[in-house]
Amino acid sequence: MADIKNNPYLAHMHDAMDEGAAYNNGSTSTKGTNSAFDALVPGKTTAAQQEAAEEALHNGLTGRSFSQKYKDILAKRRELPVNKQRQNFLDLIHNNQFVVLVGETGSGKTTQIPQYVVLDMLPQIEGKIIACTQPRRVAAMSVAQRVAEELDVKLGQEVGYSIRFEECTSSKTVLKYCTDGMLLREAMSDNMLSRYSAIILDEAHERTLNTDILMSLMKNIASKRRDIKVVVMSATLDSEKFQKYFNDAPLLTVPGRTFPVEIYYTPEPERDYLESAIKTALQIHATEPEGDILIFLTGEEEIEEACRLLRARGDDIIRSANCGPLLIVPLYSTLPPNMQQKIFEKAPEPRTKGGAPGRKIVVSTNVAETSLTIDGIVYVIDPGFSKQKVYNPRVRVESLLVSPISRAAAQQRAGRAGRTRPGKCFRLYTEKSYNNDLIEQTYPEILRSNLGSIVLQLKKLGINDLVHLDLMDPCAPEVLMRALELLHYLGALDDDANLTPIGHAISEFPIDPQLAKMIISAVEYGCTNEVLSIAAMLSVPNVFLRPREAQRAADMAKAEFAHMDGDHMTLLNVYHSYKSSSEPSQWCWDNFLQYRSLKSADNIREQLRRVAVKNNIPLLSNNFSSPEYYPKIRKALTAGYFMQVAHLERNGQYLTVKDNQIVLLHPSSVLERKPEWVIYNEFVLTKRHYIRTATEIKPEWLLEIAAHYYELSNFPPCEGKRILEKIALRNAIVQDEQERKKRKKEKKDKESKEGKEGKDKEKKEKKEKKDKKERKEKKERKEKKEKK
DNA sequence: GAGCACTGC
Repeated sequence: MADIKNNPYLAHMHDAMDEGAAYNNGSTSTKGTNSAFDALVPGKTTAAQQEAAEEALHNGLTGRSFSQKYKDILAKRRELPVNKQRQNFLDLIHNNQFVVLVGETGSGKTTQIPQYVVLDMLPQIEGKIIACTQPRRVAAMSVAQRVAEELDVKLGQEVGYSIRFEECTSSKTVLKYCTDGMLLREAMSDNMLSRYSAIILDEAHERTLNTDILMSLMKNIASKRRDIKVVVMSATLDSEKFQKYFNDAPLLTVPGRTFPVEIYYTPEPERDYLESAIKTALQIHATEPEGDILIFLTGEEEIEEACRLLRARGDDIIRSANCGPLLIVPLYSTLPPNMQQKIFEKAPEPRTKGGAPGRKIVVSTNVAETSLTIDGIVYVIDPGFSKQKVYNPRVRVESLLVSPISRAAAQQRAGRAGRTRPGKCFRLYTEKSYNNDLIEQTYPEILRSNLGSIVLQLKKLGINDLVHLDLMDPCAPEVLMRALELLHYLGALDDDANLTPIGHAISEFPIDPQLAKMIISAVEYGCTNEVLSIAAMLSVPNVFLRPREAQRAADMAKAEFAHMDGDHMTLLNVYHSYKSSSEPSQWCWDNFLQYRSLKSADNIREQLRRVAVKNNIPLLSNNFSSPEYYPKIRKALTAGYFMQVAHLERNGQYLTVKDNQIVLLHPSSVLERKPEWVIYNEFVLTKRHYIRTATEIKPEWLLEIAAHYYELSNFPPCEGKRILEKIALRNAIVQDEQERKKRKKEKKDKESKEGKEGKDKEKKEKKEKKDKKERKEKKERKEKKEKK
C-alpha cells in the first residue's frame, strides 16, 4: 500500500483501494499491494477502479510487475474513444443483461470492451470465463495477440483464442477470442454455455449465418441463465433493430476515429462499369494528388481483365501526360499468397527525381471490404456491384449472382479511403440511384443459404421448434422445409423431426450433412479411409489450377490423375499422390495443383478422422486389388448423394432425377464418355446449368441404398424414372421368384425332413420289432433249454 | 468447352 501511496503516477489508485475495502465489508485486504484486483468487487466496478487496477504495480492476472511495453501501450489505450465511455458501459452492463454497442472503425471496441468485462466480472475469481466472437479466423487470432500484449500476458495463457484447427488456450484463460462458428460448436455439447459468464458478439452487423444463430441462441440462454451478460457490438447505425431484438436493450454509441471521405457520384448512369472504372482510375492518376487507388470489382476474370487494360492504357497516359509510374495489383482470395503480398508494396518512385509521383492501383473483390485492410488508400472507385450468394429452395441450389450492393456496403467501401488521411470515393452510379435503388442493408446470409447443416446443429442445440425460432430475420418457410426434408431423407431426423442416432453422428462432423452421411455409410462398405479423403477433398476450394497461359499443360497434368469412374475417384488419386510426394509444395506447382487447397484438405481429413474415431466409426479399407474396391467407394458416395443424381436421356441431355432440370456435365469433368447414371456434388448455375464433380453409378444402387427416397410413385415422369421402375419391377419379380423358390425349397425340405423322419421311424420301429422278436425268440429258446 | 464473392465449424 505504501508503494502505491508514494507513487504520484498512481494518484487515484489510493481511492480505488479504499472503495474496494468498503465493498469488501471492511475486511482487511492490505495484501492488495500485490494485486490491484483485490479492490474490485465482481459486477460492481467503476471506471476509476479499473483504471487504477491497470496502473497498479503488479498485474492482477499474473502477479508479475508490469513491463515498460505495457505502460507504453496503456497510454495509447487511454486515448481510444471507447475509453471515455468506460463508466457508461459499466453502468449499462451492471444494470442490464444485454447491451448493444455501436462503434465505428477505430473506436477500440474490439480490444477494450472485453477487457472492461474481464475487470468487471473477474473471471479468475468467479470461475467462469469471457468469450468474444469474431466472424473470421484471422481477426480472432490477431485481436487475441494484441489484447495479450495489452494485458501483459503470454498469448494462450490468460488471454487466448480458439479457431478451427487451432486451440490456443489454457486452464488459466479468462478471456477467449473465438470464431462464432467455434462457439456454436461448443454450444452443441454445452447447451447453456455454462463455462461463460459473458459473451461478447463482435461485428454483429455483418449478419453472418453463425452470428445470427448465435444471437438467437444467446437470447434463449439468457432467458434461462440470469447470471450471464451479453454484449452485442456492431458498426452500423442500424442499432434500433438490434436493441429491439434484444428485449429493448440499452445502446451505447462510441465515435470512431477515421478521416472524412468526400463522395462523388456520376451525373448519368454508366453503361459499362468496367470501362468507366478504368477511365476514372486513369483520370485520378492524371489529375489528383499522391495517394493509392482501390477499385472494387466482382470476380477474378474481371479483375485480371481490368489489370491488363490498366497496364496498357496506363503506359499511354504516362507517356503523353507526363504522369508518374503505376503499380497495378490484382487481389482476390484464390490468388496465391505471394501474389497477395504485392498489395502491401509501396507505390513506385518517380521516374526522375522530383518528377510526378508513382501510384499503386489495387483492383480487388470484396476481400478488401472487410477481410483485408490496405494502408495508404486515398481513392476508392466503387462501381456498386458484387457477387452474392443466392439460394433457390425450389431447385435446392446455391449460386453466385452479380448484384447491386447495399448502401451499408457502399459506405463500408468508401470508408476504406479514409483510414490514413482524408480521401475521396467515386461511385459509378448516380446519387439518385444510391438513394432509391440500393437496399439499406445486404440481406443477411441466413436468407440466402441452404440451411441443411444449420438445422441439424439447431436440433443438436436442443431447439426443436424451428418454425417459431426467434431469429432477427426469420428464414423462409420453404428453405426450412427443404432443410428438414433433406435431413429426413438422410435418416438424420425421424418422422417426428427428432434427431436420430445417425443424425447425432452426422452433426458431429463439421461438414455438409451429405458428406457426413457418406462417411458413416462407408463403414458398411469397408472403405471409411478412402471416403474420408474424398469428403475432405470436396470440402476445400477447387484443387485444379488452369492458368490462361498454360491451359493445355494443366489439362495434361490433370489427365494423369483421371480415373475412369469419375471425378470423385480422380480427387482420391490426387490426394493419394499428394500424400506420397516428398516435396508437396513443389509437386503441386509441377502438377498445376493448388497447394493451399491440398494442405487444407489434409487438415480437414485429420479433423474428420478424429471425429470418426471419437464416434466409434472404424477406419477401414478394402483390398486394393479387389474388383470391388472402387464400386464399394461409389456405393458409399451414393449413400450420401442419392438426392443429386442425373440421368442421360436418349436425346443426349442429362436430366436431374426428381427435379427434371436439364443440365450439362461440367467441361472440367473427366467423364467425357457420358455415363448413363451419375451422382454429382455441385449444381453450378451460370449461363447454363452444369453439374460438377460427377461419378458414374448403377441405377440399382439407388433402389438398394435409398429405397425410401426412390419411392417412384411420387416422381415426375422421365426416362430415368421408367428405367428405375423397370429395375424395381425386375427386382420385384426376382424377389418374388426368389421367395417362391425359397418357399418351395422350404416346403421340400420340410417334406423331405418329415419323410426322412417317417422312414427313420419306420426303420426304428421295424428294428425294434425285430429286436423284440429276436429277444422273444431268444428268451423262448433259453426257456426251452432251461426246461430241458 | 468453363470458372471460384467471401467466411466458417
